[in-house]
Amino acid sequence: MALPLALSLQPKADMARILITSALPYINGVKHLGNLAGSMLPADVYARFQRARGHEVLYICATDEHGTPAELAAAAAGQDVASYCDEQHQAQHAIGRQYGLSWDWFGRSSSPQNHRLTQHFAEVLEDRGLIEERVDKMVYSVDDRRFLPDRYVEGTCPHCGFTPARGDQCDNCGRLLDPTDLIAPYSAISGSRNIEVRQTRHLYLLQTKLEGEIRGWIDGKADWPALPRSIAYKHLDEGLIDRGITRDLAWGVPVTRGGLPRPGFEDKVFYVWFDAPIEYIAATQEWADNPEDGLARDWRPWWRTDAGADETRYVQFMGKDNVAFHTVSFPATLIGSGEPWKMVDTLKAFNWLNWYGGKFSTSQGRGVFMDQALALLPADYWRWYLTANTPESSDTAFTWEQFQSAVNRDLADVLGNFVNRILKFCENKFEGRVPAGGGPGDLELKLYADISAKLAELTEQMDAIEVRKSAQALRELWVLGNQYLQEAAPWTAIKTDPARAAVIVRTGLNLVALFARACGPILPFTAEKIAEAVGEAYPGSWPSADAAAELSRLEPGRPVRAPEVLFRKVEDAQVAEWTERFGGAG
RNA sequence: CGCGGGGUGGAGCAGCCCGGUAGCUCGUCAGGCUCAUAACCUGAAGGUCGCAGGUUCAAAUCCUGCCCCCGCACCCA
Repeated sequence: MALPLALSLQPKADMARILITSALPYINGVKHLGNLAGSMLPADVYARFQRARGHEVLYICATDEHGTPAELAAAAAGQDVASYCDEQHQAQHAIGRQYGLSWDWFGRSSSPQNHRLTQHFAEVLEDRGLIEERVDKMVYSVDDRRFLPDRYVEGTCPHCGFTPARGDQCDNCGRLLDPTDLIAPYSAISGSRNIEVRQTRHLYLLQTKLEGEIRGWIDGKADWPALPRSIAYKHLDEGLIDRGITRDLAWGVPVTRGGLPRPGFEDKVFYVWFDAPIEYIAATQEWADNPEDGLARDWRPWWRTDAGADETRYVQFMGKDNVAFHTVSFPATLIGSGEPWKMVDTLKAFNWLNWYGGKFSTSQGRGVFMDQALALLPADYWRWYLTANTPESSDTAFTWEQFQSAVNRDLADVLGNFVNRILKFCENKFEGRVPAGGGPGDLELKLYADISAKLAELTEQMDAIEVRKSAQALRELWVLGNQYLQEAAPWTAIKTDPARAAVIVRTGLNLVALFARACGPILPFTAEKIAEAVGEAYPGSWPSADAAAELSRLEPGRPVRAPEVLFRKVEDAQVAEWTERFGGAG
């Protein structure tokens, strides 16, 4: 069929391919709410939004499985590392799904794909003269039979006498240390004092040679937010250093040369921070290698600019601790390879979600972890609070009081009650069917204008990944519904002007249907319940800013039904109990 | 003088880049409505925008200095 020229010339104008990655959660245990708020959740909201708009979206995440903590945790659990990681990966995958995280693929940095790709990058980088072997001195624990990262060496601080001071820094006086500075050092793993300094050979990535190219690339990102740009420039201005990209560990990606074990590196693996970001690509390969629907999948259009990825928009989500690795280290790997890899276009970084002003702490029992939170309340309660209070411009403190307020006022009173009141009214006065008759009056025309403006604002904020402002705009959209009902007062009209009441109720039901679509990215479970209540499909498409059209979709006669209470309020007694249980103020 | 982020009514935030009546949510007070999850709607009180200088007709917004809080400083992730 022949298309009009104007159309055929711009078939892709409103359809884009968007690659989204969230920083990889470490394998070691279920994550706390801060991890969810700082990358996985906002990435999910954005992915759902762009899918609803009709874009082709691939949301990739994975567990970051290598490193010393994984080996130690496995040993502590009496398991071999591989099966420990199997279990932890399954647990994190399951809990993420329960929060509605819509990963297209949740991979593993221990996958064969990542092994191959990590080795590939190292070999290519070495071919291009960007890797060399150097000899390091590191602390070795004879009894633990392993090299110890600096922080796993403890002892007495030579400056202030504090014990235990860690080998990298003294927690008491704050001074930076070298493990060899410590008085009476011992292994933090076993407590053994039988430790010594040994020489060990490692591969170094010569980032110093790539500094100019990386800076040039960052210079082109003038549209990035301040946080990632300033962190990137900080590292560039201070001068990049060559990074060791291997470690003396057993669990990880083996070091190869020419596809064979590299001589002298048989007991070494790549450093987690070298292989973890590569897993973004490898996880996409995992996705392509495991087509659930039987259709062929190709990872290349997402990652290779010689295969269409130059038309892909790549958006990364992460906490601020990750920014340097995403603006400097990983780009060094990609640029250094000389191969046509897709680089990040938009980088969204978050500050910390704190717990009453302090940090989340597993050891001190402060803070709520993802599995515990879900045992208290459904996922959407948490998704709402964490979205509306995202640590976007600065660190943000979680408090139960604020959480209670956000849930009760925003979700229960404003959204939940609106859905309930109009549907109950429809059930009572119109037999639970979308009423027919009448036409829009002045109030409806005003509503159309208000809703159109608010939808435009919401769309703009969502598109700009302004998380807090998106939540705020969404809430304001709900408020417009309550204001409209208050003014229109169908409970009065029903007594004097049934046709008028029909228009109001029909409009109110259309608002409900609209809210279902608009809240889908942030509140997916609620969106489904609301859509079902008014007989709409889920997930719905993202609404246009044409409110007159969007509020005229439900055909008269369609049956609707009030859902069960959408949001139960958080009681004061619960707040008291949870504060006690999870450690509150102080 | 390490780097970065922040300091706005009782609480949490927006506004600052591109100077010109200080905005939003919660809380408080008053009124309205009664369909609804004791919900909803309207209005009011409350801030000399960390401090001190400077530029300007005009500064929360630009410049200088200082104070306070948080994170980072290539350790581990």
